[in-house]
Amino acid sequence: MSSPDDKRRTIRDVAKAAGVSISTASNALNGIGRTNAETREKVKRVADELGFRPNALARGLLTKRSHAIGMLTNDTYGRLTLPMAAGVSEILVDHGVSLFLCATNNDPRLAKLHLDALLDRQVDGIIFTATRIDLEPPPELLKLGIPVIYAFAQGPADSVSFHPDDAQGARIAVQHLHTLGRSRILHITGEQNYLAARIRADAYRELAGPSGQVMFGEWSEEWGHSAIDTVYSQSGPKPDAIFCGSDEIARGVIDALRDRGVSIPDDVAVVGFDNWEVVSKQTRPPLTTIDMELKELGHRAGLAILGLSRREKLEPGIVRLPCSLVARGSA
Amino acid sequence: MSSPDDKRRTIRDVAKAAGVSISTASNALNGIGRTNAETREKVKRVADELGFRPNALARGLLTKRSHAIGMLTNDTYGRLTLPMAAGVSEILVDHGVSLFLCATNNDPRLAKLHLDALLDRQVDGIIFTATRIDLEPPPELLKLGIPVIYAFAQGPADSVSFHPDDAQGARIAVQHLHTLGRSRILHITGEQNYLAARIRADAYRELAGPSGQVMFGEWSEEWGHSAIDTVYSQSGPKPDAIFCGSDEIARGVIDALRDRGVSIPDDVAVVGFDNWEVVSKQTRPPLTTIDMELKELGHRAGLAILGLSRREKLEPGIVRLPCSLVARGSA
DNA sequence: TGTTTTTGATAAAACCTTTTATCTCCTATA
DNA sequence: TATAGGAGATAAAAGGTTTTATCAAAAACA
Repeated sequence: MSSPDDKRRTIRDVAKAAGVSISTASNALNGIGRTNAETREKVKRVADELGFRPNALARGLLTKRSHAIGMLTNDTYGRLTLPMAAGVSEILVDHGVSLFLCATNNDPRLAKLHLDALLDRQVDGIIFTATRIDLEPPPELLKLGIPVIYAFAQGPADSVSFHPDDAQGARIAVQHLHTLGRSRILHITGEQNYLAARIRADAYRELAGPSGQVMFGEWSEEWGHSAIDTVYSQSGPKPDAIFCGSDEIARGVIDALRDRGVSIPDDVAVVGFDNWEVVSKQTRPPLTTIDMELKELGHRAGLAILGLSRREKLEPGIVRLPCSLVARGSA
Repeated sequence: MSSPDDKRRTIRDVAKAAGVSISTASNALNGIGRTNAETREKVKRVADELGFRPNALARGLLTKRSHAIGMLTNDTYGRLTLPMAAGVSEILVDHGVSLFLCATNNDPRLAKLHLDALLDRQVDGIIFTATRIDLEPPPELLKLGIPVIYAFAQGPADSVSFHPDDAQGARIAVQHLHTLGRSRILHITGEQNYLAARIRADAYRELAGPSGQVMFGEWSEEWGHSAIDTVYSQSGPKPDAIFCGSDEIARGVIDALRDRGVSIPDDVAVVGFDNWEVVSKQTRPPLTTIDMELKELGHRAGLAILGLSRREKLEPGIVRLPCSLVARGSA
């Protein structure tokens, strides 16, 4: 069962095999201090032959940097978190830093448990993510002694947060519709108590002018459907374009319009928000929508926490990252 | 900026404050060795007051157990991985074990990088997950020296894997339709080169009898739609129930049926597979479907890797976990 | 009273690195 | 030739914990 080379090689093994002291081996491998080029090469070669890899625990214990960071999320479903986590991890892995993922399920007890575990492991920093930008983060995060970055979540005043630029996203959606020559644009979106919904609606109103009309509701397909029913049961001019607050709402809108024999995009153009591909690629026609670039958000959050963990200073405040428009068939 | 209690307390601080030696403090805190009940209490109280938490790096270095495990996944989208990861983490956190999440993006270079990082960190074990059960895992996993569990992925012969029980899932779907009195059941599913699709189809055929018919295609809504077009363009008796290989396919099927004025579930009952709520809750009517219990799968994988990391023996082989039927309106 | 156990506590080693302070040659300078 | 300086290597300390071996004192025994 256990092979002879079962045990891991230590730097002591390397030193002995190369016929040098432990300190020389360390210096050679790290290219630090004064070492003869020849011995340096030899040590490196021997280390390679032995398959030596330094023990991150021992190194972290000494250097006070564990090269690990924790990601605390309250989202189990994964629509937002995993793309961001993948982005974070993608950046970190190139810097030799690993990522602890902690799903708190919105349970404060679990959050505390995870947070303590992260601190015990001496993580170099923490990224907190939520599923909306206007929820208070766990108060324990405030007085931590290690850097914290907020991604897709609200941080305290002197912290660094990364959000999608909801206003800009709404603007490029409306501008795209303007480019298509549409002028009677309707905005059907989710719950008004979501900050993101309000920001997008405000940006929409600025561009849409006096004819602009916002319908708040729920974040569901159902609501998109019933909103269309309402619109078409009223008299008066009908919209020639609809900007939806989510892809799910857009899907309901598209289905309801098709039921009524309205042609998309000829009669009514539709733009969604999220670029959640399971939805946006499957509507008929496929949905033109706004992508929040979650992976890029993860990249930026990862770079930020790396910087902070190296004691670099970062301008506090909310960084809003641009969204992009993904053109498919619906507009 | 830096408060006086900025630095973390060590066991040395506890020992000094309690007026005992380091070894006594350690023994008392861990309830090990011979310690007077009185001193034990005192040490614990002092540790509590000081907010002492042991350094996991130092502990891991000595005990050879890092109390961390790694999860290697090739899925960035998150539909399967995050629910499983949440299940794994839920189990682990209660045992004081943390989870490194490594998304490899199906990139062998990245997989190697992550794997090396995990080994450097002395993880106690690795869980490998894929998005289908019949892909070869990275060969590096085989000769690792630490335990590996395969979840939703194929492992080598002598390994422990956890899969959803696709056959049982298909059976309860068909049985449910039988219970509703349906006898002409059709199976519309995804690509035949997926093992899961073949297993489900075989189980379906056993129960459906000679009238059973399987249509393989793609894992898309589009395919569900066109499959229905095919069925209804042919002459002959029409099915009174359809068992679909995924929720997305089921959605296409439902939409196509509705377009044709077929009533669901009265004329045709529809059952899906996945219980991917963004789809299954949004169809009209909402979709009756099979849930693969991914979180439970994560639980089991977590328990298994915990066991292995404690050198407990586990029966090698594939453990198939039962699926459940979620009844909504479509059947 | 003298000897053996038992109890409770401790010093020190160990885990694997990195880093600081030393030490030994060798070469260049005066 | 004697000395300073530099190159290259090393011993030892440090980091925070667990564990083994040791030790002193108190309790039990003869």
